Amino acid sequence: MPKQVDYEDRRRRIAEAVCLLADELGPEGVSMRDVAARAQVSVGAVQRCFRSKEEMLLFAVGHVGERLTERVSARLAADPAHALGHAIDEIALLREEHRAEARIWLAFVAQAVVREPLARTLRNSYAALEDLLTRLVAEAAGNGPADPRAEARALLALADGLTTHVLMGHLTAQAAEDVLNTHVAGLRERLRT
Amino acid sequence: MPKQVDYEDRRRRIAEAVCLLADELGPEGVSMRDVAARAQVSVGAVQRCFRSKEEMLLFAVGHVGERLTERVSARLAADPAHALGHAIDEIALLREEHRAEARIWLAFVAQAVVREPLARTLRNSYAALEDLLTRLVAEAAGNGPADPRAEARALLALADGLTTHVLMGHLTAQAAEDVLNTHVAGLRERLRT
DNA sequence: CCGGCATCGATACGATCGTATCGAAACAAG
DNA sequence: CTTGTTTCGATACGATCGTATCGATGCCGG
Repeated sequence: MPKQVDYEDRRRRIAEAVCLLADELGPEGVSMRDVAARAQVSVGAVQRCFRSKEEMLLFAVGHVGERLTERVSARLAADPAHALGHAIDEIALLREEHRAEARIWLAFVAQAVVREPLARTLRNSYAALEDLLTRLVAEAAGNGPADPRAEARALLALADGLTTHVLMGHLTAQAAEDVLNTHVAGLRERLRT
Repeated sequence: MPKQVDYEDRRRRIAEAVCLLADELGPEGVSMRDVAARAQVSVGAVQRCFRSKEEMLLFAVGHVGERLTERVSARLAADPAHALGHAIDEIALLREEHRAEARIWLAFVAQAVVREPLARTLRNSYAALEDLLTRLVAEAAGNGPADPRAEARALLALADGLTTHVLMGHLTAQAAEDVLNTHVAGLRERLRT
């Protein structure tokens, strides 16, 4: 058996390049040539890793989703007491250092509306997040008449909307954070009864 | 003075075509040729209406924003009693017949993150909506410690997030509507005190 | 050492894009 | 009718895209 290559590693490296470019130009704006240049490989190498551009984008968005859920899980394990607040805080991607990820996420969400395979991938991520939040809300609630699923959906949508508004420059990150914290506080209040 | 043409009307007709196509393929996916074909004019005619593609897209998104704010205003005038609930209901674009507009809006928002002129246009629309909602919340509130601006921001973000989740198929329109109504009900409750 | 195969990267190809160009057509003014 | 100006739509152009192709390269088993 002749030459052997670690394709998995290269796929990840390429996915990073995709993210960098998608952050700058949107996912429609990334070309195979640019990706190859950014990842410091030849175009042929990219083609051998992914059968098509679509496959490449799909892998990249999955990569981002994975990192996000990992980070949320890590936060949960580290500080179970403030689980809800911290979880939604991470999901909202408001912190400066995750601005790039937020941009990529939004870009792919917008594309997903028009490209079904992408939508499937993203729905999985959202379903996982909704389940997680639902569980956290249910745990925080005693046994009141609250509907944890509905609260989780509201939280997720609110976080997503705030992130979007920050990205467009309609809100500052601080303002969004305040709105989010207020909502979470109100939710805890409601759950306590 | 020889031949004269109503450019304003044609710009609108072309904008409609842009919306139809952007709804199907995303705004990156619309080409001048397709737009011209859809609007039943020649490519040259489109070029004479808009100096560039960017100018065309900008006009189109402005067109959509105009229609949206018009509709919200109409609702307000028609039924001032349930102003808040109806207003946010319209903004969320959850009703089936406005699904296309919602898709276009999301697509442009995603692009705006990467194209500053578009972002400016959209920020204007959002600022107008936020002001409107702030006013409605302030009117609904007596004189409690509530922060109308913050509540308006939460409402707007929640509506936007829910719309996005419906478009991706993560939530049904009904589920989103329920979440939204619950939130508005909670807000009214809070404002009453 | 060598023949064979996996991998390489450069290049070719065809399509599509936004935009520029230009002669023909259409209409008002003289 | 002729002239002058505006609008027309077809076509040309150059760039860029995703993808296919292919000879060179380098490693491994024998």
